[in-house]
Amino acid sequence: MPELPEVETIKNNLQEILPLRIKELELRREDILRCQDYALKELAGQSIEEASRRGKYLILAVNNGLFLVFHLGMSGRLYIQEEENTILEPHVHVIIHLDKRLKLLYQDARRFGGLWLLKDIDSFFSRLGKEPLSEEFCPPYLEQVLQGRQTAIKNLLLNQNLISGLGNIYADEALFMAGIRPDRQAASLSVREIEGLCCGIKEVLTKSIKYRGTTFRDYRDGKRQPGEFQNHLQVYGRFNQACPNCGQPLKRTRIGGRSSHYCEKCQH
DNA sequence: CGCTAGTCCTGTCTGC
DNA sequence: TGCAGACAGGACTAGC
Repeated sequence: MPELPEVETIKNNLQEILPLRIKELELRREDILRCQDYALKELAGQSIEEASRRGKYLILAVNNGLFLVFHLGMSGRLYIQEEENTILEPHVHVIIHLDKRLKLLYQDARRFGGLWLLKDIDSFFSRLGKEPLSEEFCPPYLEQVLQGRQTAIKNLLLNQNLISGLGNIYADEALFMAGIRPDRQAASLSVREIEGLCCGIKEVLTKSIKYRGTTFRDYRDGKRQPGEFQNHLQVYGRFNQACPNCGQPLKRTRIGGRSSHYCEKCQH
């Protein structure tokens, strides 16, 4: 499940080899296109100049002002392959044929993800919350976000319109690092706890990027390599295993329809 | 407006 | 061995 660190890793992989010229965008499934502001033909002969990321979205900027925006959903993969490699895996929905004998493939079994062909990305991203690794994401911002909210803190961390890029894995990890139970009422957090949570969010994301993301099953980076942060997770997916802090078996519960992992003793 | 539950989707796992 | 059902969840939407 590609969250911020996974998309950041893919972005870094692609940025290394840009610019690349587009020969043709081959759309193998129409319904993977979520929005189309321009014709596919307009991409032919143009150059992908820059890869960037906003929240969990990966953005490819084309030299004539067009954008390709991918969201990988649950099972999406975006990776580079050599053009002469003709082995076609199942669920490859988009193939972007490039120069330098390369192609960029979008593969997504569950199809929760998609591709947006946009001319204006500012309005597209205007609803997204602040980037958790930016300077403007700070305790006062988090405090403002939590103010008056009755829902569980975990639900707010997953709301992309408030904080962009956190998913189920890193929300659980950040709450563990901050010593806060995922079902705590958001508005009940003290200033000190908010500071700890802000710090925990930044720390877990930074560390995961360093390990090139978390591969539970589906995730692969832009070179089709799995990440390594799954070996450093403290609570996510570790139900009934020992808490790395106190040794007590970790708990699992459901919050907002999502599985949530925490330590009863270390989180309050 | 805030929040919950349902929806989309398919590979993988569990139980009979 | 095979099949049915549960489960995973990001983002959106309907409804209370």
